Amino acid sequence: MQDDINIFKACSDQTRLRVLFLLSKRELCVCELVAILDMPQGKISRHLAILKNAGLVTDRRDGTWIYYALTKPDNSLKQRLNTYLKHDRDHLEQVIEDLKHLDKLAYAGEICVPRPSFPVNANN
Amino acid sequence: MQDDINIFKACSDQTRLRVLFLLSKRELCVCELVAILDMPQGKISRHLAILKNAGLVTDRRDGTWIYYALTKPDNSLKQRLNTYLKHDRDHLEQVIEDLKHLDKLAYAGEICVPRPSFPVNANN
DNA sequence: TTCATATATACGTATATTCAGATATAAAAA
DNA sequence: TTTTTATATCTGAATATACGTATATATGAA
Repeated sequence: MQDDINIFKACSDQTRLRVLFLLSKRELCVCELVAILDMPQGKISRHLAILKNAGLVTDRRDGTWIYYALTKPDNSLKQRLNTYLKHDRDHLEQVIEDLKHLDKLAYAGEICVPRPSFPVNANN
Repeated sequence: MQDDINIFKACSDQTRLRVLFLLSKRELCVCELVAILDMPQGKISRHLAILKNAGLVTDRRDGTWIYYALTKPDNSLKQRLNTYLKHDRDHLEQVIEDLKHLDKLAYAGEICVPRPSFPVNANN
């Protein structure tokens, strides 16, 4: 039960919910999230740590970059949450805005230092 | 988006989540919740007000009693939340306990002052 | 009206959460 | 090694949340 509460808590913050909606499209590194959400890096990192602690996201390091992605849902609540993210992201004004921003970045590739392995979207 | 955040916030508290799971079975008056959860009445009322404010429950008065019930879900998130409540209530230890307690009360009918219209479960 | 029961709310306090800003760590480049 | 870039974490202040206790309101009965 406490696990579920932690998941609900993790979703109870606008910044974290926006992050989750963005990650429902594809994995993103911290600097991309910082650019899209236009927030201090420390703030994004803190929220990502909370999401990770709740088991909603995982991270993987690729050189200097650390990419965050939604975890594969391993229980009922996470499963339903992911479905919600994919379904409702096209209906919430703020999320639509963020996703537009994400698309622009994906094509320009001007976040951080561009490099060969820079993710050019296998969007979801 | 703020509506969704309020829903997540409402679910982020153990007491409120337990109330939601109980209400997923059938509507309950405050005194029944007080008896099942064994908490001060003021505390239950406060949490019910938060759930109501988030649009997750409605209340109806029947004499002195006020019955709370889950609202009919009018959006994607509430729909998924209700499904979660019905599905996971049989898998969470604490909830299983609470539901056992609810069944006992339902048959004994000894909460508050028993009366003809005392709800003898059309359980869900 | 007065009393008893059911429910809601206000108040003060303790705890938790969030934030900005500063600092620390880690990897890659020079 | 030194520098730069990306990320994580710490600190203190501001805000939000939850709780117990006390009180207020509403209904029905006497």
